[in-house]
Amino acid sequence: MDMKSVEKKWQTKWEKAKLNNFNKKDPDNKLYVLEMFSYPSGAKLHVGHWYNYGPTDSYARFKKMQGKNVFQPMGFDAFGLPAENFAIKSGIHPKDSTEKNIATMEGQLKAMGAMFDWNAEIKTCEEDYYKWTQWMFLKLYEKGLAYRKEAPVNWCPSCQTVLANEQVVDGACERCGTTVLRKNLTQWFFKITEYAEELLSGLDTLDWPEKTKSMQRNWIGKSTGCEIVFDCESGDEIMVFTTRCDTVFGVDYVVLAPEHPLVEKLTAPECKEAVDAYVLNASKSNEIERLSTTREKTGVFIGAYCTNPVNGKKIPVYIGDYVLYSYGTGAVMAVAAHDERDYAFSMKLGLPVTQVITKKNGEETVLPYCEDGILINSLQFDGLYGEEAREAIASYLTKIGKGSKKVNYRLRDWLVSRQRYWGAPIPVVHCPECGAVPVSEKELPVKLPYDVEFKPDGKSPLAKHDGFMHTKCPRCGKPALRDPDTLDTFVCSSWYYLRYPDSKNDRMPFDPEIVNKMLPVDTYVGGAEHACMHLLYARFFTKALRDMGYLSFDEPFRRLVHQGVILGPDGNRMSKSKGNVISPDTYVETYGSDVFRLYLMFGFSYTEGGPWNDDGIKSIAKFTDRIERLVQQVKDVTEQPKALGAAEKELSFVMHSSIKQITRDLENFSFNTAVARLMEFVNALYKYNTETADRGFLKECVKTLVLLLAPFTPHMCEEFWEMLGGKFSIFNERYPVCDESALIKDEIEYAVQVRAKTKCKVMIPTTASDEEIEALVKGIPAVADAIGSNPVKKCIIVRGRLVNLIV
RNA sequence: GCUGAUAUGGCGGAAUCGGCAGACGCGCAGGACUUAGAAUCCUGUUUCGCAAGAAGUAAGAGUUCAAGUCUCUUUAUCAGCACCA
Repeated sequence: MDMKSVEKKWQTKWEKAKLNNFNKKDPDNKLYVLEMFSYPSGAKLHVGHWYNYGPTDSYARFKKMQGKNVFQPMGFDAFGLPAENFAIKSGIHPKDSTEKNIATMEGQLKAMGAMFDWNAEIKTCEEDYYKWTQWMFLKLYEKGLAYRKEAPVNWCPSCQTVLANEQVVDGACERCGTTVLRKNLTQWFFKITEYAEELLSGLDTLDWPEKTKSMQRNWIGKSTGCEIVFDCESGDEIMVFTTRCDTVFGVDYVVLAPEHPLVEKLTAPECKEAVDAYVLNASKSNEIERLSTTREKTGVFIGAYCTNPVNGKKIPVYIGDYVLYSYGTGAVMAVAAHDERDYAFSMKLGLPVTQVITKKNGEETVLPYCEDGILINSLQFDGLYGEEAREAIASYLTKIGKGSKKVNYRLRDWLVSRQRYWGAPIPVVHCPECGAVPVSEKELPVKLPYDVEFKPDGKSPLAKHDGFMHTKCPRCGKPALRDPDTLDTFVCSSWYYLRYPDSKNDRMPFDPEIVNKMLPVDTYVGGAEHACMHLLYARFFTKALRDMGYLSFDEPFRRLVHQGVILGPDGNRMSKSKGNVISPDTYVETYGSDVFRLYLMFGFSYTEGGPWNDDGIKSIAKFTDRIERLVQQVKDVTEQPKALGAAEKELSFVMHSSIKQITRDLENFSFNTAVARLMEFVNALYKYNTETADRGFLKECVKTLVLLLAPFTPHMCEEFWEMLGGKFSIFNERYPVCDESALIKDEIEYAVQVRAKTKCKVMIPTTASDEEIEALVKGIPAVADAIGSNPVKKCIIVRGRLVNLIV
């Protein structure tokens, strides 16, 4: 079969018939299947795109054939750093390179033959999209969920921009790998922490991979504990956070983060020199050094004392850079006996260690002992254990007014400003009189100018564009300057799934009435690398928009599937430097897009991925050739099927059990086993296809095969369907349904075991009672031999599978 | 260190509930067709053993009539987080 012309033929027909377009008149029967949209950094689709989109499209086609009104849109996440970095290197404007890349990718996506509804296409870099991204910013601002503050931020000196915490990997920029520096800057933040608790608890309701949920839980990092006040001699109060208030009688000292505001105030004159030196040093050390757990604990005494509220003990105050200013209260109570870090600090500085917890069962307690235990040296709380002790001490602290229960989260607010050009401008004007003033909705979009000098020098490229910068204050009308920064591209992708169902709307980002019917996304498929970024941000947006009254649902993605990664043939991640990149184009050229996608489905466990293998794709081509020969053989058969004989019943059994399993496998994204079932069915057809075969019956079976295969190899099956005399389109046909009665057999093979060892296999009529089975089995010579003269104590029968005789 | 996942033939990978381990495919071996090859079709293929049989799902224990699957311990690999008090 000449796949190239067959593909072209059916793609044209599908487009003409508008077969892939969502039927807006029947939203109640909708199924929203979404793949993460493409980032047009390279011109061509790579294997990863195919692996995400091909199998998922097969799932979508399967659901369509089951009668669902499938909505499967596609678009482009078109803003972002790579296009801008490419522009700096090549001199080609990001808009031009992006548009060119998108055009190429659109062509390739269409050639793939996926049933994307191109009517709904969106490109985040176009005005009619980023206008609404800016609108989102304004709404969050109105709600108090966007704010500006000066804070220490992650600065990538190579990309010349700030980064969100989520974009820093091992202390380095996730894009370019350059070590990230700390910088104090005034930037825009989204208050994602406001939703920390709901982002955490909502995970329980989602049909998501456990791995991803646990990553988000980890990232949100809820910890339940207690805040405790330590009064200083100076009259100041040091507030600490602890999850182990049961150890409060064992506090040896208190440690402040070097950046803690009380440091300067509390430091005694005789310690000032040492403390200043330490603080300066700490501010210079970069994140990587400070993050290292193997690093020795350091710190200095600041010459001040405070009082332990539970026992009145006078305890010294230290500073140490192992205490993070950004978490909790920026101060900790150190209990060396029951915390590894404090213990290490005490050992280093030669400080005392006070034990207040002992092991439950009386075993020797080796310090530091950080598990739960029985309290000692804790006055009235002696003898209490673990959680019980924490409860008691927490309520005591509350009673004496020196503490209270407190929940902390590791999650930080999302920094969204970027000092870059290729993004949505932040719709804010800075007025000398009125301060930061949001642009009014009517003025949107704040257009991104084309003629911009985007050579990086640490300042936003837009800051150097006079025409863009100079404007009037929306409030007082006096001359003012625009915000020169652009929004993190993750802002664009946080709401795109809401735009698809109403992508042409020019009055609103989306019509809530439409979106509330179309959402949530039923099945979302994409890479696992977005677990703590896109997938978290999108959930935050959904919840925020819900609270503003635009949405009536809580979670954007009901079911999430991560495809695995296709590695190079050498088992490593594909990369140009390793020279192991597999280009889909040459394979698609040789075998066609259907065979290519079928191999991707068969050769790997979908969620695992694995190394590319050339032999595998050849075997798939062989398989589709086998099917084509069957179709050729039966296409001109006109006779009707006769009554079923034994051979027909056997084939019918294979066919219907295949239908059952393929249906289940597709539902579970278990494509490799679904294809294996198809192969078994084809093998059975070959076995049946002898001179004595009933041609009419065979033709019916081949038609069923083609219907079953259609979601996997759409172009090829349209062609087969036409050859077999079927009507256009095969995707308007119903997916075969299993006839349970065909699965009922007269006899089933049982394994016969004696003392759990399989002795032989025997056909047993389905109608046989347990007693009959036992008698029948005992009569088999091999079994009787194995039993010998021993009495049979018990006979276990597993229906349809085995009989086990216990002697 | 913490969290999560994974570990099955020469290879990719199967095995709803605990119920015949190795489906399906690759590779390999043998055969048919062919002047020959390619393609195709058929048969075999976990290991040891001529065989009967025995062993076998990272290692070790346990529960069970029965364990790849459940429980405990250990090891290795991958991913994410990592001084989060």
